[in-house]
Amino acid sequence: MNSQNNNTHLRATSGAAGIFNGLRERIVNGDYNFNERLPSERDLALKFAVARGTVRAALEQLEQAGLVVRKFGSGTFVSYNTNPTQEDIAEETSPLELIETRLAIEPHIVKLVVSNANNREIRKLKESLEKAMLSRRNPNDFSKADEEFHLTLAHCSQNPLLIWIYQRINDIRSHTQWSHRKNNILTSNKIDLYNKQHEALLDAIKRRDAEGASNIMTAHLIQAKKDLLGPG
Amino acid sequence: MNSQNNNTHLRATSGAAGIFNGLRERIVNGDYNFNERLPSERDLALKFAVARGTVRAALEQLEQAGLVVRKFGSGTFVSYNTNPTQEDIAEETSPLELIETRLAIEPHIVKLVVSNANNREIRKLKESLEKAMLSRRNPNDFSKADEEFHLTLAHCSQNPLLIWIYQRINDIRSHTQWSHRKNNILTSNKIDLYNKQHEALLDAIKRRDAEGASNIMTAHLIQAKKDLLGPG
DNA sequence: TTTACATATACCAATTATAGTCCAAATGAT
DNA sequence: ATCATTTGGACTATAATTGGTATATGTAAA
Repeated sequence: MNSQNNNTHLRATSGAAGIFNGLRERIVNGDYNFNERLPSERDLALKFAVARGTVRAALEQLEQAGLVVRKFGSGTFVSYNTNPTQEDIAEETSPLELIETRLAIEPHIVKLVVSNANNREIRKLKESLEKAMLSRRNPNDFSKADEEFHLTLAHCSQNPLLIWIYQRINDIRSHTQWSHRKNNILTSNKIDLYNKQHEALLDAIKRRDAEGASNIMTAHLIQAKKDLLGPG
Repeated sequence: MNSQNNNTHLRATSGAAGIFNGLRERIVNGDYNFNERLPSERDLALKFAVARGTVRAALEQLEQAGLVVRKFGSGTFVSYNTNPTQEDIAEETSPLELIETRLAIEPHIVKLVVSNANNREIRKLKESLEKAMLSRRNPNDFSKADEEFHLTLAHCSQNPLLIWIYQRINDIRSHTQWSHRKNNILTSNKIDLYNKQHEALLDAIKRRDAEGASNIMTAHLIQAKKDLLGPG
């Protein structure tokens, strides 16, 4: 068929389309990672043994396809993300979706807590709760104490995978865009309500009432969900 | 020797981005520990054979990423606490703890599926289920098809965070120590039973019966838990 | 031929790296 | 307490690198 070129071993098709395909494959394969800089146009021209104009034609197609971004004076960067990192997840997760996720796992966590937690850990829960009570005037402090309380709960489950998952959720919680909304939602009254719910939860755990504790957690999160949607 | 290329092996990309990546890797790998002081900017410039300004540019990025803290007149210090990696978690998570975690989130996922999934996705679920039915003779194939089915369920929830979490769970599922036990557990009879449960689940989803679907998933996972403990 | 594409070259403008200098905070030895 | 040294912070002028543009030429297919 076509044996005009003997340097085509680098690419299946010839010309700019060949460079395009070659680079695209490397990008989607992850040979070039997200945000990584490609070699300069001049280098690529050497590597592929073509003229720089040809490389540029291919890069223009890649740019149009949204796989790369070219920056004047700087370089050509991969803008294609093969597997999203936690950062990406944090950015595309809405507060509602976050609550929904917590609603999935936290009620089950407290069930495990009731069956697995020992006294030492329950004491840590109590300490964490008291800390949250002290910061009823400061939304930021309360928010931190609240995160800590729920994370301590995860630890009490004794399940390393659940703990790890909850750490990731907490990362996203503190990352998310809506931090600025906190001050609107977390009025003193709300903080008091949340603290009361936490107290009731701890009580149920002490009584070893798995179903009760789980229900309180569900109610707690549904309340948080309502508060989130309400003023929005 | 050729001092131009002698230092290139230290970093994959050139310039400040290269220094950044090189240092980041050393930090997350634990080559530099928490609170440890990095070499001075001038030393780093020598080591990497670049100008001090380049090192500073990289350090600024590291600081922005929260990996280091720079103290005027004192030095640059690692502020990154090595979190356990996913590998570590996979190694210390037992099959029982894995099931327990799935028991936490999957019943809730199916509830979300009932309220969020569209017909196109339900069709994908059906395809995935049929694939699992075809592989009733081969435990390995079934296991893969099963993972895919449950992951498709997560996708149907339309919640990026839940999807991401379930991907991590699936990573661990395929990593875990117990893979070799599969052949003992996954007899043809068990596979048929699981497939029937999947079928019933899909049915409930089609009927938009959230509670029913969730209960089926719970029963399904409790069955899997029993099977896991039984012959062990 | 015409047409489309690749090559080769030169230059432009934005960005980044280099190699200095000086400053001020922290540190350690005396 | 003092002082010399080391450290990160700030700034500059210069050089090198990079993508952007333009032009002339060559080549192969329509």
